[in-house]
Amino acid sequence: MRLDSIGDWRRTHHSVDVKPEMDGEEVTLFGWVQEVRDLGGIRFIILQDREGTIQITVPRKRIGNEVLSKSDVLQKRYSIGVEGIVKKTDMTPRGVEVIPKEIKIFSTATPRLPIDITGKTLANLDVRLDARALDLCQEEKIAVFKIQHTAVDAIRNFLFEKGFIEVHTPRIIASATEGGAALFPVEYFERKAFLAQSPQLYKEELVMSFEKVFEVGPFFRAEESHTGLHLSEFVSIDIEQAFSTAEDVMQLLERLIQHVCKVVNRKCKKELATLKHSIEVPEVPFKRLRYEDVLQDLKREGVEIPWGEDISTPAFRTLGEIHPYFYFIVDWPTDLKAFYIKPHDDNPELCEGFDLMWGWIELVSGGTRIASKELLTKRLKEQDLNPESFKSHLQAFDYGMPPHAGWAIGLGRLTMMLTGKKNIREVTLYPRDKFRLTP
RNA sequence: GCCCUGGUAGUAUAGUCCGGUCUAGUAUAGGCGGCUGUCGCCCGCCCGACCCGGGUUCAAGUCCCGGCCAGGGCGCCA
Repeated sequence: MRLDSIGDWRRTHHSVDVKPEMDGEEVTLFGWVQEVRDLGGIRFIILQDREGTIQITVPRKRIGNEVLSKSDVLQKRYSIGVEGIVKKTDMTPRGVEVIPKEIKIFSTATPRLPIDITGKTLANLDVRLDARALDLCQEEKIAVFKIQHTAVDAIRNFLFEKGFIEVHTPRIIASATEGGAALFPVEYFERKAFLAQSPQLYKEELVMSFEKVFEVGPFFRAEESHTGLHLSEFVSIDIEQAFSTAEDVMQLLERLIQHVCKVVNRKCKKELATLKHSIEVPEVPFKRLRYEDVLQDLKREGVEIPWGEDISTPAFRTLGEIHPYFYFIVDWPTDLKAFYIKPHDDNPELCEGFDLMWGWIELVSGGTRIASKELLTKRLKEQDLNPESFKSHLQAFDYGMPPHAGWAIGLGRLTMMLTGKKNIREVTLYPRDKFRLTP
């Protein structure tokens, strides 16, 4: 087939911007054929772009031969351009259609697509991920990532407003001994290096200069996880703030979550409708449950967890039934949290770490950090880590480390909350797990 | 990594328990033809599949063993 070049054609409108009151106007539209419904004497072509769809109507007897023969060959997913006249009509749901004067075909598509893009026969996640580029063309998938985009935009704006500076810490790191999570090794010239699992140590060091920093970026964990919440590569939104405590950054966090819910509700009405999902804007402050309270709540539900033990996934599910929306868990046993979380001054058994839960899912974890080199070294040893491996990080504590606190949001999990998706793979463009490395 | 469940046309499924008219059914997609107001268009015809390897049996999509893959759950996740 002879393909057309774009030439001097430029888009005048997206599909959704063509309105009935434009009756008689000429428009140039670009997009993809979503569906062709041919009734014999009249043919309907549904043109899709990233904003939505519009009907191109081809009445056989009242249209030029060239347009007709172009429209004869159109199939699903062909990339096309249409120059035509807007017509107000009460025969389409949107009250408008376009009668083409000229059609350009930019590229064709395979006739038998690997997934049904009209949504009549829903393909399984695995099949869809194998054909992700095509899968993402569907309105529902676009809606998920538009919501994610809106959320990240809202978060950035909120943090900028509060005086945070956006930073970029290394993805390639030298030491494999930062803690428990398994790291991916990489070849680094003649040396062995690793992909970063978190910006934790760097962002702490950066509060000494920038005071309030945040970072949005991918991190890597080589865990054996096989769940709907974990990926080997995930996007984390990290903040760290000088001269603050856990309570300060918790207040920041709950307002941020509320803000994101409001903004997404306001800006993504169409996308939420597409996903048949609604977001309830939470009241602040969020509930603050102590670890102790959580054990009591669980005990009442018949789930016994001895003090000092971590809360298992099934226990979190039970907890999520009692507290279905947002809540903090605070006052964790010090030994259950990372070495850099500050123990309470008056009761070192408990620490100033917190988790922000959404039902049974941990959305955010954070806390007051240890600012004393001496205490940090002690905590490293208590967690069977070698202070020698943290030498360059510990050195920063000789230069005036302020009291500080911070947290990290899992962007995927936040997007699950905002879109109602049950598997983190659904809200990740190209998910990576132990079994999937392509596409 | 462990446990459970599953793997049938491009996609989604029925059939497997209890082996034999399964020459494998249906929907959707795709091909051809028809149709002037569809919007999950409709109508007719056509195309297309039992994950791989081994075993049991007269006979295996169906039962057994191994492998691979997927989904769910658990664990892991400073």
